[in-house]
Amino acid sequence: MSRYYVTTPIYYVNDAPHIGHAYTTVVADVLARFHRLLGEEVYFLTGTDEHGQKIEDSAAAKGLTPIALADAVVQRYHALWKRLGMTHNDFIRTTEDRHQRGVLKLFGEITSRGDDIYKGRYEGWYCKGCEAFYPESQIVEGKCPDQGHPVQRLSEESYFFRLSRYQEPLLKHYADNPSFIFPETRRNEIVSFVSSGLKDLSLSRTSFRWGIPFPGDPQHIFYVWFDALANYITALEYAGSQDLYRQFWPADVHLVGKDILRFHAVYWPAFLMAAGVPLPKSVVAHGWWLRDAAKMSKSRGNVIEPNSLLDDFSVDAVRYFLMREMAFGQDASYSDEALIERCNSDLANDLGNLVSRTLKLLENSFGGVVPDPGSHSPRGEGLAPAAQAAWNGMVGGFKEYDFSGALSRVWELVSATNKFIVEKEPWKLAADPARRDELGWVLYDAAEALRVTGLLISPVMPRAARALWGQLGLQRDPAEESLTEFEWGRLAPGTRIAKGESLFPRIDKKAYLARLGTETPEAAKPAAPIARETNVDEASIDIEEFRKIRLRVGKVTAAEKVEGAKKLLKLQVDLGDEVRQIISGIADKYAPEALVGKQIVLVANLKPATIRGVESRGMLLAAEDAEGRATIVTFDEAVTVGATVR
RNA sequence: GGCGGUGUAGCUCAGAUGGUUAGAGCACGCGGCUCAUAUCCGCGGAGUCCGGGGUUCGAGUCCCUGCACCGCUACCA
Repeated sequence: MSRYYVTTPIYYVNDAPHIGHAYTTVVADVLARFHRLLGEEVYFLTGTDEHGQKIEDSAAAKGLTPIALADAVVQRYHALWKRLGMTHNDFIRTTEDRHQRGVLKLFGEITSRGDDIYKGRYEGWYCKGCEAFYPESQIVEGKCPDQGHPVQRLSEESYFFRLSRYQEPLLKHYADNPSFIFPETRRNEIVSFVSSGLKDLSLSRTSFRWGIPFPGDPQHIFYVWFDALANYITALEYAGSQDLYRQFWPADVHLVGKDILRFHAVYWPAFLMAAGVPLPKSVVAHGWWLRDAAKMSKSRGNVIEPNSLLDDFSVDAVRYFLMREMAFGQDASYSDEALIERCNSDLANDLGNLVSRTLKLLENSFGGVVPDPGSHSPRGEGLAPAAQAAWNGMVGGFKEYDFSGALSRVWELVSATNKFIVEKEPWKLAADPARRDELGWVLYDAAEALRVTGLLISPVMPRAARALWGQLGLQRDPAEESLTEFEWGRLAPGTRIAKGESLFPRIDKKAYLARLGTETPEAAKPAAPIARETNVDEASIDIEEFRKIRLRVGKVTAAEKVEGAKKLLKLQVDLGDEVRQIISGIADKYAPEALVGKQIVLVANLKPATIRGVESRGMLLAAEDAEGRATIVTFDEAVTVGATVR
């Protein structure tokens, strides 16, 4: 039997689950359910990443042990996945013994096979909030580029992985396996990144304790990526019986958000190559959910809370929306309106109402028993061709991760069925005893089309699919069925239907939005929060803040180009009491000799930085023109060198 | 700065290998039906296919160029 192993990333327990986590996991669940329907043996893994400094710090701040904090947050994930109907086969936590042993085993494989691991020193600007080092060039005013947290200069002993050695093998792997990274545009990015050269990767930290200690050197703790990525095999008892590992590794799909693609498409395969472990078959990256076109973030206050969504909408509606609304791989916008539109148009009006009308017609004309279609149905007439097309489209779309397209194809069957009913006018046929056979055929086809529809939507909307089948009088769950071949006509005549509650109730959009406290759809647009944030960013500073910046008059005494750099000049600037060396990116406009003797304005108390290996202790002020070229600020008459500018 | 991507109806998006009047869903207008969750079906309006060149008998689809937005990356101090 063919096997299918799909994973989600493991989620960091510092954060409560949000819509992004929910999306990734729903996609994985849909894939898992789809492949089970294809008769494959599926292993679906998700879990949590629980180590690291952030957890250590958060726990301490709350007076908890790290594991107690992790335990608490993990419960929230379990609860959400249960609510969302997830069918993962396993949930791994990096604090589990099987994981820790697995990490050590994987590491041991690498060290025993060569010299890919070595000890060195790591130095850089470290952001505690992000748990990451940033290159000099990315530090903005002493803050990290991602979140704006303060950074600190850190130097520590570290173990390194010779990633640089794997540049060629990785490129070859990408070339030989075009489907290794999906979508193609992401693949291009990775190829380009790797082509430009790889630096060795720091694998350990000594700055925190909460993690897996290095074998033989317990001062060192495994840094996040080696620890976390290994989960994909440690969960398979890689360091134990290896039963699952032998069955399911290599994985078919590592599903990830585009932000962590590099770790999965570069670092992870390199680790595996070094350890002599087969590589996963594919890494598939999806886009982000934006809030009405703006990026969601806590600081913006525009995050979508999955649990509150589930308070108002059915699981199936939420799952359907996530799968249908996003063109897979691209970013998509979440909006309350869009969600309600999907619920009302696709689910309530099209499908829900179709179920309702079909069952009612069966009740009225055949006492709620599925009639015999006679000789009409199986011959390419009626709805059979449309059902076949929907089946083809759904299966084809899923295999290319085009969930939205796949669902569209299914909805073409729904439309075709609605149209079929309108055209055949069964309520008129019912009034004519002579046309009873035709009536039976028409209603049989409609019911059978619904059976097929239920099967096709079951990976996305398992509960609704089951309910639909139940109302058709079927005892089985679509999940127990097979999608491997299309078979029209399996609904047995004589089946007693069981019309029940509306499958997808309509949602009162106005009432819903009003309840959210947004008077009109326009008011619901998040222009407000964004504007607020902009105001904060552009906010006036008071004089005290400005006084922190020390601007001084400097005279350029020497200038030369920085070797190997296009735009950089190395300047010696006399401040009267000292001479500073600074680096400035103005070489495209100024020749070095043209600068000597000029008086400039220098930001004198800027933290020193090293650019292109050259120390820079200050920054000169310049205006930037439309082409991005700089014009330096100077004085219209000579002033005292070293004087303060304000 | 380099590389890559995107730019198609009011909105969200489809549109291998260039070929008759450019599509779907939603929204909008009109008509039909009444089994159905004020639902369904039909018809319709609407688009300089980002701009400008070019190749071609013919380009949304290929080439060049410009603009805008996005992503990755970088010596943007």
